[in-house]
Amino acid sequence: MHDHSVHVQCGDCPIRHRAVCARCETDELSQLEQIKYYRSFQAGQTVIWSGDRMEFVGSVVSGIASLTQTMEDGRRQMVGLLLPSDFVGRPGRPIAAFDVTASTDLVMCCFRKKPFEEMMSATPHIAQRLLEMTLDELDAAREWMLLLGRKTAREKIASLISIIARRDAALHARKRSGPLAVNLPLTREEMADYLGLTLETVSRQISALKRDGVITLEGNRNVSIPDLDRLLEEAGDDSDGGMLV
Amino acid sequence: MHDHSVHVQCGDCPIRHRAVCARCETDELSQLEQIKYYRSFQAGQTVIWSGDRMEFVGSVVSGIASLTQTMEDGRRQMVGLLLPSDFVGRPGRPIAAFDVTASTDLVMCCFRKKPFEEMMSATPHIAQRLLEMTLDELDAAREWMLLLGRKTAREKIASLISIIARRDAALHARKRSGPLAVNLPLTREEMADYLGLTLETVSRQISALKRDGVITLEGNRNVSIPDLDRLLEEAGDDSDGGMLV
DNA sequence: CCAGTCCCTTGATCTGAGTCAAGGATCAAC
DNA sequence: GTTGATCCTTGACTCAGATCAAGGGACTGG
Repeated sequence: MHDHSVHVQCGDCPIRHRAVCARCETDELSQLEQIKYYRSFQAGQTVIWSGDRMEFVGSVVSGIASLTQTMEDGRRQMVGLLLPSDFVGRPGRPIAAFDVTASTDLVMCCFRKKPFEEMMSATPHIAQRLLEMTLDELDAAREWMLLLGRKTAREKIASLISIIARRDAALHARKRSGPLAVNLPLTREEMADYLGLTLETVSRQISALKRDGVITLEGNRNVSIPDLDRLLEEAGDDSDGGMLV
Repeated sequence: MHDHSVHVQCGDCPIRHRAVCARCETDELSQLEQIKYYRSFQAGQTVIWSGDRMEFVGSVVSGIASLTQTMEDGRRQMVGLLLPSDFVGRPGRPIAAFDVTASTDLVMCCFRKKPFEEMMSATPHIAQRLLEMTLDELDAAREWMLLLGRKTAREKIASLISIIARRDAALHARKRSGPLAVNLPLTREEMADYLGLTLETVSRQISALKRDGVITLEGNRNVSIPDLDRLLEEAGDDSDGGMLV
């Protein structure tokens, strides 16, 4: 089996880039091409409500979406943060299990569920690529569980900043020189929902990290990280910073 | 695509039962048969250490295994609870990301990784079945994240008991009559690691649920549930009790 | 029978994060 | 410029769950 994760620079839709490989039949590309379509959402808009019928699967092209779960009394927990190239939806299940919300303005590349599923059973590479992506998400969810269950508020904040910095770097293949600059794409409340905290605690802990020189703030959303190792230490992660070998 | 989750009653190995379907070629069965082998572990024994080379993938035949993550200072979080028929290991990655420990005496059905991966790329149904199982695990992980991030200690305990009761029922296809009896297969400390609590808090909350008549205890490990709806209410779950439509 | 080990329970106290409350900064609309 | 909305910060106080500590079964091996 050759490497299916090779990116195909043939447009702006991550499904094509990531789920289908240039070295497999190009038919797959044109077939996917035929059934795809785009949807745009404004920041704050809901993409799907939990319990709704799921008519499509798709992936994030630009912007950020969040997967959240809400209890009857309003307590909310984010359970997925979807950045560009992340996949949304579950082939095989008709009903959405979580709310999907646009955290920023969002563009998604969608496929109607039925034809996508048909394609999936016809072309094994799609299932294999999807399996790989799902296993990555599961690993991320498990790191997240350690964070939620065992980390202190300060460690949670440091972890979130380093997670965003890492995904940012992976996305932009950024040069590592000088203090890392990261834009936090979430409000304090969304961060709180991500971390299992209240927004007040998030605010306090960000202030504390700033006071202690671990980070610098320009405005509310732009963080610079003078010393990444220091931040990772504060996050309580193993030294590899979650980079799996 | 026909339903691959049909169980084939042809032995005691869940991979054969669940990853391969009777209506697909029987060749798959015999091929898997050739490369499988069994491993047994005593309660408390470690199956794999995080960071170790993974030589195999496999599934739990009997007993319970747990996936855990430990921080340098010893804080521990369980991130997976593996009951019979659950899959362990990740095709495509050579290094284990989490500790796997036998919580009870354990038998696993294993496949050496290399031949399993070869089979997987040759027979698409395996990847498709594995994708289905992984998506289920991801959903479970996301429910678990809500528990860790937002539930109170009492809700966590009630949730754990109802999760075990549900999986128990699914496994034994038990008749639902009279008060449900469930055996807790975990020590108080393991429950604490599952729930992101301390063992003292686990003990106190179990006592409280007992005092309030939500559960009855015989010994430390045997719980009966006189009223399942009451328990689910205490768990703070939506009324469906996590049963996805 | 006793000693040692696990595993569990319960009490007393402490503390990190939640809650409640007030106010500041930024931005858009009028 | 004023009004209102949204988002963020900070302070004072509270409380759920952690920590520290003691002791109670149940089982094993001598």
